[in-house]
Amino acid sequence: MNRTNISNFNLEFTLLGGQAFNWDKIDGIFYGFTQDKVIKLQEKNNQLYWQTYPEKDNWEFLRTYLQLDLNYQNILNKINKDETILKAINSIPFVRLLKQDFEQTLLSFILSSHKNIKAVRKCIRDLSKKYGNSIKVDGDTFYLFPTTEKLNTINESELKQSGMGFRSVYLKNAVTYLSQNKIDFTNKTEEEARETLLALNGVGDKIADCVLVFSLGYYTVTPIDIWGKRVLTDLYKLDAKLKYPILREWYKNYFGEHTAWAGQFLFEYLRLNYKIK
DNA sequence: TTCCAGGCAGTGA
DNA sequence: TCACTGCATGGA
Repeated sequence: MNRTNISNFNLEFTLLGGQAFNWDKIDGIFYGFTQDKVIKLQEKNNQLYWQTYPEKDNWEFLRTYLQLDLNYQNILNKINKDETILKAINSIPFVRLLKQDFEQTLLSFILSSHKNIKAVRKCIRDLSKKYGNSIKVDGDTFYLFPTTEKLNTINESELKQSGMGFRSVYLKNAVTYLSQNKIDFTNKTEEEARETLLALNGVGDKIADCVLVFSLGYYTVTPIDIWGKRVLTDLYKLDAKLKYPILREWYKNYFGEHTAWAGQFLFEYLRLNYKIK
C-alpha cells in the first residue's frame, strides 16, 4: 500500500459512522466501495496506508474524498461554542466529513428512510451484490455500488426484492430522473440546491440535507434525524415540538458556516453515549 | 414478541 | 398549515 503522513484523522468514526454506508472494517483494515472503485485504508502511527482499485494509486480522488486539504483546526476553532460541543470534540477526536459521490449518496440516503444504520448497510450490500460490478482485492471479491445506468434497467418490483420495501418506488424514480437529467449544482445556493433535491420523490428535508452535507459540501446545515433532534432537545434544551425548518435555522444561527461539522460531532457523540448507556 | 429505525407522501380537518 | 397514517424491513 501507499503511505502518507497524516494526523487529525479518525477512520473508525468517520467511515463507520452515520454519513456513509459503504465501508467495512476487516482485520483492522477499512475497505470502501463506490460506483467504480474499491478503496483500502489503514492508519498506523499517524501514517495513512492506502490503495485504490482497479485504478491504482489514485491519491487525487482520495484527497478530495477524505477532504485532506481543509484546515481542520480552523473548523474546530469556529464550532467550539460551548462545553457540550467541546465534550463531543474531545470524546470523538478527529471525526471528519467525507465528500462522497453524488449519485451514490443520494440513492443511499433514499434507502435510509425509516431504517436503522445496520439495516441500510445491509440493503446497500444486497443491492451491490445483485447489480454492482465486482473487483478482486487481496483475494476477496468486493461489489461496487450499482451504476445508475444499471439500476435504470431494473424494474421497480425487482428492486423491491432487494429488501428496500416501499423505498423501491423512490429509488426507481430517482434513478429514472438521474438517467434523463444532468443535475448541475455549480454556483447553486444552499436553498437552490435543496429545492432541486426536494423535487425528487422520496426526498424530504432530512435526506436533502444529508446529500447537501455528505456529498455537495454545503456546510451551513446539518441533517436533523432522530439523533440530530435529540441533540437539540437533550443537550441544548430546545422544544421537541419545533418543526424541522426552525431547528435547521437554530443550528445554522448557532454554529454558523461549519454547522455540518458540529452536527457530525454531536451526532456521533450522542450515539456513542446511548450505546454506553 | 415488541419496539424502533439518519422519513416520506397522502389525506383530511 | 398541521396532525395523523400507511408504508416494508431488519435489528435489538
